[in-house]
Amino acid sequence: MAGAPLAMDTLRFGSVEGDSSPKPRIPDPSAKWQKRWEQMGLFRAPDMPRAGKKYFVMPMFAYPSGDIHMGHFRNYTLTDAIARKKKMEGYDVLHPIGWDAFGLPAEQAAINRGLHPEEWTLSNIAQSKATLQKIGISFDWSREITTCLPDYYKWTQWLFVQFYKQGLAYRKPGEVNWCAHCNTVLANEQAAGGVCWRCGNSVAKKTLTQWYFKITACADRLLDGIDTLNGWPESVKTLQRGWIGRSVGAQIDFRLEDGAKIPVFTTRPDTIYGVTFMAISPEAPLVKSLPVPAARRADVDQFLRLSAAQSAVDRLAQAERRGVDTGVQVVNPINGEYIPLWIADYVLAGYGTGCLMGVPAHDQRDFEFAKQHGLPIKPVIRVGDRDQNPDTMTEAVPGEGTMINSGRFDGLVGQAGIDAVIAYVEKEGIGRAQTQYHLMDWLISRQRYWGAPIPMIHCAQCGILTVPESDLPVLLPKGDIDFLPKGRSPLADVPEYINVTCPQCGGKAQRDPDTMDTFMCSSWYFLRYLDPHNDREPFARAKAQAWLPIDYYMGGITHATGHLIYFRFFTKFLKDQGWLTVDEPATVLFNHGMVMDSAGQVMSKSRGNVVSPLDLMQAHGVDPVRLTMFFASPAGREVLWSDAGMVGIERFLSKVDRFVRDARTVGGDRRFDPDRRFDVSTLPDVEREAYRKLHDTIRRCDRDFEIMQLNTCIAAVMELIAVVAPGDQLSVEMRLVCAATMARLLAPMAPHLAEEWWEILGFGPTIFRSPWPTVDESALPTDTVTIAVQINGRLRGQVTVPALADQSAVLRAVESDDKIRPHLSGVRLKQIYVPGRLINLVIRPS
RNA sequence: GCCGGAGUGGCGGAAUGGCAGACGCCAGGGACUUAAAAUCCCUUGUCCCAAUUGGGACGUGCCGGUUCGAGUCCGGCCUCCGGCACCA
Repeated sequence: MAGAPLAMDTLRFGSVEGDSSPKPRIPDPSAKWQKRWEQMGLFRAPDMPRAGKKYFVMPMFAYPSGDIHMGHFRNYTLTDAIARKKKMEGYDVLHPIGWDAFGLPAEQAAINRGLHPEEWTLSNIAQSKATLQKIGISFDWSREITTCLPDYYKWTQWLFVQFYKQGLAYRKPGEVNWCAHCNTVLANEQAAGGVCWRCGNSVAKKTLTQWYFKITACADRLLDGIDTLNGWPESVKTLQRGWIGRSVGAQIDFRLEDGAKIPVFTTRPDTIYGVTFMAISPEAPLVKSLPVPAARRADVDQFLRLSAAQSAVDRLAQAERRGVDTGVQVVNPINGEYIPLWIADYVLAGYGTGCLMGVPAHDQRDFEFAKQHGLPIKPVIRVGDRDQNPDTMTEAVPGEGTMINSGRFDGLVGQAGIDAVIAYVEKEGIGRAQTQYHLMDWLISRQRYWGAPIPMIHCAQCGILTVPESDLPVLLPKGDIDFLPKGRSPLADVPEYINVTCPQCGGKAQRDPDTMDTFMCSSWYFLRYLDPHNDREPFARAKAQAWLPIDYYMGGITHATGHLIYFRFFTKFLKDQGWLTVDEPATVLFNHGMVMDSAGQVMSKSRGNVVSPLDLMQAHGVDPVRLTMFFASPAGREVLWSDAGMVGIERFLSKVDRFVRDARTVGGDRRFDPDRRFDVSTLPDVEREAYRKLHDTIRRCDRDFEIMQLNTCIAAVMELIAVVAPGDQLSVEMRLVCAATMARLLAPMAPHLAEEWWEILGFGPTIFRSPWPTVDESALPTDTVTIAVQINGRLRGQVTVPALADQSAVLRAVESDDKIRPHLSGVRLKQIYVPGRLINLVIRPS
């Protein structure tokens, strides 16, 4: 497919004017070192790490839809830098990678190009893997996993069975997105805006019986657990809280005249005396069985037809609150009042019970509906002095207040009123406290070929059975399969796959024809990394206990409410089953920013602004590209990629390169301690400044890694090289120590060049087994400091004083400074002294 | 509409409430060179005065506030990006 166009690459070298030096500014030793690392197994993590010395850092794995792009490049070089630094700090580092290899695009490629999805996927993986290896990412490739291969999806299926056995996987009829033109089910994101992503036709709802995971059973734990995730960004936690959407309230049973119950969910039981109508969703199942009087039948049916034809977007966009009176009366159980039952399209079928009690006085939507359809408004909560006259009020009055017009409950305030009503309905048996969630059970079946088969068997005699664990994996059939979507799984039309013998009665039975959502595969991949070749169990408990939790999980924020909830859910489930000892999978989550083009546009093939990491590395060398990416912006923010940024980095690296080689040259073959401490009090001025700068740089790099601000980390080393180069003023020993330290500070980010420098300086076999430099605290304090002098908060000059000078000494220096003295006339009201930094004199001019 | 994040020179971006613009790019000037490339050095927020060395005013999206001192904290807006979107 997209092989590297070698002939073209030559043109990228040198100047545009036809200069003929086809070389990067600095030689690229990446191939040499990648080979050595491989030979010495440098990045192979131990099976069991030393206690207290483990570090599990993990980027989100890749969907292999093509080759590695700049976004991947950034993601993986970031975890690479962390992994390498931790290794130098002496940790047992686990830095794994894998492939999220099932999914729709492979099937689409199969249809378009006549390739088998597996062929397409595996060839993409091979290409991407080669690119990652060229970038020199320190992955432990012996742990590589591919979710579409049987040795992985066997355990995805096994997990399905475990969920099923615990009653957490179940089947029910549900609505799915359906495109009648393409004759297929669509994923939610493929039906964005209610329109099919391929043909543009509007998407309809279709009811199919599907497999669901009961993630709602974990809703409270998933929500409350968020509070323990101190290392996660607030933004992700906020998104997850909203997604889970817990509402506390009550379910209250209204009744039809014939006695049939119509339960509603409300967060405001204290407004129940203000109910003036009941509204039910056009899609609520109950609608079909309502005893609609003959006179209303035609109107009701017409409204239902109208609603069914309308897309969700249109419905949301419309200004009116549409509805139809069913003619059915409902009894309010708290006071026996009769109220009309309406069908209203602002009521969601999927939330609560699909009906609600209409309280126009205290809910804006109900208010608008009542106004539009001439329904009465009855205030039952007094909130401050808000207008509550039904004839004049222009909006609902929400919020807490005092109950009025509410019989025995009058006078109760806020939560007390809510509690009292709930207690009453529970006592009377007409309702109960209830908590409702926005989160819904997770629909995991897909009518697709390219996924892990659902390991279930349908037998006419025995019902639904799990495939015996000894028969796993249920392999995807390979032969001649028609992938064209027909609205049901392609597997349903493969007789040799679908027909099986019932494991219980031995009679004829059918496999489940569906495959699983790929989020199933990605919910547990971090566990398989720990024990990737285990063929007896998904992973060994002891290994999980030793390695978990993930210390650093890096990925884009796009997965905040999908993957990142599912993998927390799996973790909780597996803990309950005794497989894990942790409650949460990852202590730190970091969201890196996206990579855009220099104009701030997303890179995409259709825009034609895609930059290839391979081309860049070919033209400039691997490490310059890595460093340019780091230098462009802090890791958490988006990067505006521009080749122009390469120049500065290449100059910088050449400078370091020259410094190291010169140091070696003047040093002959002298051996030296790269962490040698110098006594600053005995050093000549130039040397002392260099030594201080060196250790100040180490301090800054530590801090910058802590907050993943590698741009300032690189800037710090740039400042250092500016101070120490060319070096002739420094002793040979100092030059060597500076060179060795710089190599190590840059090693996590520019690993190949750093290795080369380390070798030139006479060390080996690898810089990554040498200790990360530590700060010599005695080097940092300086003899004199420059104090900024402010008068009335405005900068008026600077004085240089001994570092240990007290306030009065600083003041004397200020008063004797010719430039500052003119500003000092007046009455001194106040002085603020920040030791070592600044003095501010507050003066009223005389 | 609600919830996040961001807004600083020509550009990417620095700055525990304490000298705004580190570091780099671009631009301009100079050195080296027959010349160019490469390399090195200097200048580089805006405006005003001095017209040399200096000095001053303004300046971190806008308006207020707290503080001796605010890019940073507080209140109220504006714009951009992302997410959720009738959740009873």
